[in-house]
Amino acid sequence: MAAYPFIAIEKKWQDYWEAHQTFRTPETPDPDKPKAYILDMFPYPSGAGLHVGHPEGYTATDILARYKRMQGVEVLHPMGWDAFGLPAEQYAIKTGTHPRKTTRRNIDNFRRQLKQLGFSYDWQREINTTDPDYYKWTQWIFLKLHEKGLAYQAEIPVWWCPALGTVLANEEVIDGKSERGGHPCVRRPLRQWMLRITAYADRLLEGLDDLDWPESTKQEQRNWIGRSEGANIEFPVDGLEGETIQVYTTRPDTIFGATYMVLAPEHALVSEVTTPDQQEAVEQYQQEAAQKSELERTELQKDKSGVFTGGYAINPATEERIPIYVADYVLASYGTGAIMAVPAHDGRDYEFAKRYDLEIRPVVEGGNVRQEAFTGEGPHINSANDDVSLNGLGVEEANERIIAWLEAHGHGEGHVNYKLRDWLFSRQRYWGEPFPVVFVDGEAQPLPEDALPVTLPELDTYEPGDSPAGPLAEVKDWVHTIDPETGKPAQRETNTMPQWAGSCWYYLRFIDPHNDEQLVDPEKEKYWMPVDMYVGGREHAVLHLLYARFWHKVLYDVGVVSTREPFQRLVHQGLILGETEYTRYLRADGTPVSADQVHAGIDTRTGEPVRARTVDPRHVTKEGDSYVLSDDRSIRVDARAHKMSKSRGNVVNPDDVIKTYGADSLRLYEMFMGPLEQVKPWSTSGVDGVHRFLNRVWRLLVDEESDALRAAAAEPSKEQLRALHLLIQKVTEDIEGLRFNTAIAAMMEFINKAYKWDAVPQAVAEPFVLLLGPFAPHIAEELWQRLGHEESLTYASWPVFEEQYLQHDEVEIAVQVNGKVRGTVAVAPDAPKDEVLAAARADENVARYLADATVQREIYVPGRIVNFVANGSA
RNA sequence: GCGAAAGUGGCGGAAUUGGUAGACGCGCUGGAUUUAGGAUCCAGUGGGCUAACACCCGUGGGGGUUCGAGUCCCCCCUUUCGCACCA
Repeated sequence: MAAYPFIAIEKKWQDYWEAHQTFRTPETPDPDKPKAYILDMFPYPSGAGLHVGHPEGYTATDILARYKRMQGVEVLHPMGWDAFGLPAEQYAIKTGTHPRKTTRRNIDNFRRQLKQLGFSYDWQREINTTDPDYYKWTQWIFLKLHEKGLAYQAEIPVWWCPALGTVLANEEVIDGKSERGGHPCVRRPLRQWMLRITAYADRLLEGLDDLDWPESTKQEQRNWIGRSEGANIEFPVDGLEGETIQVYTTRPDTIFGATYMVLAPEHALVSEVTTPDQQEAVEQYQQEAAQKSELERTELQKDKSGVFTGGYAINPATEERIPIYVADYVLASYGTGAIMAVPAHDGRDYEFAKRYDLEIRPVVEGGNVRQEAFTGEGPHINSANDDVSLNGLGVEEANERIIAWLEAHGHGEGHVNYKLRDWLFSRQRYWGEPFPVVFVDGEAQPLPEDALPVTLPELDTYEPGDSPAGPLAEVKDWVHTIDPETGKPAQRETNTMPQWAGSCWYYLRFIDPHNDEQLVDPEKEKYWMPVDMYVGGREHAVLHLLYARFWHKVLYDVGVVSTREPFQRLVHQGLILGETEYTRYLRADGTPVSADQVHAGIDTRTGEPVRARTVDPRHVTKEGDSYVLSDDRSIRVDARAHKMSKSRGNVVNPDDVIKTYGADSLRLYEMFMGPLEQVKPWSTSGVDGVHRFLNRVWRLLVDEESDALRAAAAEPSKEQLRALHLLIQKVTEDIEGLRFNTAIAAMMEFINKAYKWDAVPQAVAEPFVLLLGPFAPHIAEELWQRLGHEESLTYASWPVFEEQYLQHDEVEIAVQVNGKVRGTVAVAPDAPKDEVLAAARADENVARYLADATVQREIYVPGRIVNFVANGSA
């Protein structure tokens, strides 16, 4: 018997939904109805198409959206494309194809794939960040940012990537290489647009508290913002009148223990404080530091290096002369790029002081500074001058007192510092939003609103030049324009915005996608915002989610939005890995090597490289905690599921899965694999399993021979109603808790039970089909229709479970003797305690244990358990 | 190094407030059906010991609390994911 006709069914219902605009969200929703804005992170439409990771989150949100619709909730569930970005441009450089063309083709493919999966998006609201009608508003937001002084230009050292021909943001460069492509990057000062996200640091921090987000994601954002409280302190340079070194410290209370200072190699004052005889050594050190990559600097962190500058500073608290060093363990990018070193109470300073034999002076009691730095709390010692004393104070009081003293004497002030830095907002690319800015006499002028959108011109070549000006600089008749305000000749900004720009506010445009008067209608915004459920990958935990929150807060200040936060609830779907692979290792001569002797492709005993071979799972046996070859148990193999990648060849293509098993099976499997948020390996036989389940559902209700409906007109039995209502309760609660895997398991259990019935009454079949609907909508629609309904089940009422049907005549209760189960008894749920205990004692096996024992205690938890605590039992 | 999460059968994973560990699925075994294969249906499937009942052991390891612990507490091990000289 072949599978149920899923190909025909899925096509039929996708066409039906399209023709009937089933999932269209009304322009003006019913204000009295509850609403749910259920949003997926929109994808970048890559040339490779959808991978199986996409439908995971999308299926979860689709189940929610369909479930809510059936509960009479107004649902907004849209989809769009984050379509600006490098790959299309790089493809253009290679082939000369316009990125617009590539982008359109990729989007068409993505849309086709998503429609094939039966997701209930309102396609009328589809948006595309590369559409001028869309990016007009991205530009409009930039004007607002500029107006509020939040967009500015700065000449700063930035990461320039020669291979990509662009500047990248700090967060797009990892270990000195581009996040995408792994090309080497160098630091280089350039004029750039910056967004003053730091002005919102505190609000971005505080806003996190009330969000229903994963705690780890909130923590990541907090770490990224990196707020710390401390003080900026001025240390005069000895012998240089009026010159001071400013340091930032979170422990101003330890200033009496500051026995030396350290400047970052890039610090502006290095050359000034360096004495002639130290000049050569210092310059050499600076050069070495400049050549080290970020990676090398941190990798070698155990080995603190530095050079004495020959110069001295005055510690304002002790008025002692302290030496100034240059060392790369101080970062130019954090704080002021200079520190006061307190080796007695800071691990890094301690290490450095030990190496260069500098004074270690304890100022907090506790620990043993002969052995290690003491970073704990304790009363202060050795911390007094003629004016102020911290001695005897705890850390907090000492900080307060010393900051007051520093401020009173003009040596410094309390200061809040952030790790977060302003957002580098320009890219030297073509395929991005142009800035709505022109330069008149070299001055940046924002364009008036009616000049928007500033559209991209056509290019002759996409080749990035050697100059960081970007490809747009070559289009002379686009660059040279007239300032609409003054009528003067002007030049356009040739940089474009980064890919993050479009995704910072797309969730607002979905609310009112075709409005050409406003970014979003305020009435509609008030109705739909905030996003009630936002599902997307953990990789966006900081960047996208922080940038979007920043823009949202700016739009709040401008009055465009009514909520302080955009995404009330956030969930990350877990990564789907490839199928578990077993790997064995071989030496060059073909002799096997046990996996426990291999590390990073090297035989740890000989240092020889080994070859890796995949082994068929059938030839592997588990032994203890490890896996070995069945024919040679002395040879261990590695068992691991790897991230899907083209190079590994373990990528699963959703199109193939749909062809073999159908979209409903793919959706169901992705949800059945395990908890939504968990990382989990793909298994093709697992897809087989859920596919079999759908076949069973089909055959239960449709006769194989005649294709006729098999549901019976009979009245449902008590047992059938109980099974049904248990299922309704379970599925409802599990959807609410996003436990889709256990909801599916419960439906499978129900179907297994139903196979033992003579017939399935219509009154049981119908609610079941409705419960299945959000998970496997195509087969559910088909069955719903065959059950005699003319309309789609999309807006049918979600079944409600009734307590009365859940009652059981008898409950089975475990009977323990001294905590071990020795039998079970069946009793009425409301049976009195005495009766239950008597029944329990009567159980043959229980009686055997109690025969020679004295019962000291009887425990009865109604409906659950009986436990006899006895001594002297056999 | 710091922080977070997680360790349960051959595998993916279930187990309300502590109350019959292993739901459901995969895989495997046996049976039915079938010309055969496949598909389907039924039964079984943590380990040990059994003819069977029973019994013993079992949720990474060790201790503890409790009538009762996968679940709570303490110590340790492993894995994954963040962050990583942040002064």
